Amino acid sequence: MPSEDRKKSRVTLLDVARRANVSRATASLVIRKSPLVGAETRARVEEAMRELGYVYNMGAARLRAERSHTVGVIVPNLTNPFFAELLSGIEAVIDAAGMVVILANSGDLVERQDTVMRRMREHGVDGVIFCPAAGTERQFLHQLIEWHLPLVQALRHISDEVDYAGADYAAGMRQAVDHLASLGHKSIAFAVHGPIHSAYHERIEGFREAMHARGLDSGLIVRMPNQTAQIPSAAHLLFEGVERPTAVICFNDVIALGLNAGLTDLGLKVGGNFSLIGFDDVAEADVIRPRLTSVSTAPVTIGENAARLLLDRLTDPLAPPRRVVTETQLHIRQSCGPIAVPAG
Amino acid sequence: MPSEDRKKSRVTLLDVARRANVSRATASLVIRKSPLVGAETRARVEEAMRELGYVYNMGAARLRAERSHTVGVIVPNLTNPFFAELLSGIEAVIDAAGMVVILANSGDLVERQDTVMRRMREHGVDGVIFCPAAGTERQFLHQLIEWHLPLVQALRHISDEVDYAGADYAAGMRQAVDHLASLGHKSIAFAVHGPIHSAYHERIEGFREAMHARGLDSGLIVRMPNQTAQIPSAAHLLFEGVERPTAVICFNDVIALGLNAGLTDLGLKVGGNFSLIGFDDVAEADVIRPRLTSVSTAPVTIGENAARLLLDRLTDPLAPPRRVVTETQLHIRQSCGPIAVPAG
DNA sequence: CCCTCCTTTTAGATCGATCTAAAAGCTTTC
DNA sequence: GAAAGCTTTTAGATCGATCTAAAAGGAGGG
Repeated sequence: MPSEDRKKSRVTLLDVARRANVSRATASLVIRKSPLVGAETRARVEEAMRELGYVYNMGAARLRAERSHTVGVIVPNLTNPFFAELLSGIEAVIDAAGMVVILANSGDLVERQDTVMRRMREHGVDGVIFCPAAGTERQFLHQLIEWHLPLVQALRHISDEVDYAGADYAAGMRQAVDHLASLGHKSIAFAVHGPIHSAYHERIEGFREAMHARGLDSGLIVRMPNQTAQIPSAAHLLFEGVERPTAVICFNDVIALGLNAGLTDLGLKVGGNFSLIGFDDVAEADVIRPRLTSVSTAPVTIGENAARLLLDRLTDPLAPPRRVVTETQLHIRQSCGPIAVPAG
Repeated sequence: MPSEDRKKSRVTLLDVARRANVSRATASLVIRKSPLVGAETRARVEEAMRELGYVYNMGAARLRAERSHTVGVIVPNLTNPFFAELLSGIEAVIDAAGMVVILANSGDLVERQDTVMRRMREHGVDGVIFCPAAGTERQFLHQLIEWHLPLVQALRHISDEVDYAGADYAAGMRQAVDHLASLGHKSIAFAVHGPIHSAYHERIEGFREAMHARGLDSGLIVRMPNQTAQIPSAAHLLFEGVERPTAVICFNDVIALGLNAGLTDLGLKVGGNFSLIGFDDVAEADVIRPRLTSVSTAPVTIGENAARLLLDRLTDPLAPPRRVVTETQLHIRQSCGPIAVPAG
């Protein structure tokens, strides 16, 4: 019986090496699949690993090798399915690369973001993918670059000197406006909410420009409550200006779902005498009645892109910054109709 | 000017110690907030840390101290908002405890679960919270205990010897059945889908028993497609048996949302001549019309409970296994009405 | 002034891997 | 048969913290 200490629970590389009659160094080479080691030796070491139930100690390896095989991901909010899908895409790619995701929630607060970013550094992540919290300073990102922390911005961007993965929100807004305009709508409202960040500006600007390009007035921008539950009862806000809209484009599908309910409550027929367009095209869009016409931003794909950007950045830290911006797609369903009698 | 190497990017504890004119050991004590060190010394060290921009190296610490301040979380699927909310609750509590979440997705596949569990062990997580994938063997859990990996089962349970956090699904089903029965419904269908696991059985059994207790027939269990998008068009399946139901209870809100659409498409009036009850009470339940009556299982709370169980388990590895089962709550909205003319 | 006791600080070993530089084996060539 | 050139293996230092056991410093008592 080979001497086995019952005291130390952890089987180390040294134990494996001894059992296989090689040195620690050779065993280490086997693990890392180095071509240096002979076939017969490799087999013997692998056999020993199996017999002893050896588990690789990433922590010890990282200390020496300065790679943790760990990626930090910071999102503002997990309960919003949109971010959950983004995360899902990131996780899939990172996992396939043999790495692991360390997750944190910033609550869209810069102080929290500071804290979790520090914690990620303490844990020695190889890089970080994050949706910058609203109000993040450009200075903050540059600080991180200076610390040599590989970084990717997702969904929102603060600095051009850092990789970015997102969707072409402005083009998406154009698609929405064009669709409604082609149905004859002229008075189109835009319903927004949430914190102010780059994606917010892009969407609003995209709306403004698209309206302007069609010679329409883009003044009807209405702010909705941030709490999902309060949106339905805020639908009346759309009709408090001098001009009465016949259609509304929503900043995202959370608003669209809420307004769909609220407008129905007001006695309007969405897709009939009033038109509604969502943004993001979440899974629920297809499951409500009338089915929601929505501009798809494919968050899973954005997540995958962000993860790939980070992996590339890890292999080449000095490459110039890149932006991967996916095209949006208008999914026409039932919530828009041709303009008829003014709504009411 | 104190000698500072520009070569090594990382500031270590030794650098801090030198700058503060103390030993490495003392600096280490300061970090860990040990009461042993004098007030004046502590201040000097903290000052030095600030000046040098010191970042704690968790990886090095873990190697020696055998604690990684890291918790593994394995969920079957991130794109389902239900699991995203669970994760959100877990993350909040783990974060508050100064630890960090390592996330993985099992896709509800046992082989993937094997893989990610191994990877978590390699990364030296202090413990793991997971929703056992459908088909997980009891043996698998016991293997993990034997390896001294602190473990918590969430939502689903395989073994009584491992901590568990979930909701009382059976009681929730009773609430749903009782509500419908009190409205006069006698022929109630149950719509299910998804993989088979403990939560699945509990919900079905809960339904059966509640129906039986009321002297009603529980034979109308209908299997729905797993893909969300296909559920609406499968609504007709409810009416293919000999007995025509006047109400349906859904396994979860994904099905409920889908059937709400599908039943409407079939010309039924949900909340009028047909009643529908969901399960889980996701955010969307309040935002569709008619508002969905649903049994709330509060996934965020379950997540928080799971995380607290794990933290307790870490402080006392030998305590007997615990189960924290939260009560469900019926949220009555608009999707159920009294039985009138048989539906159709 | 020495001894004890208590508080504060420290040197050096240690965790489990990787890395470097060199040694050991094995062919091949002259 | 020695030199040169490969391939394969290895000893020992190293990463940056923690831990142990003991030393240093200071207060109080006899």
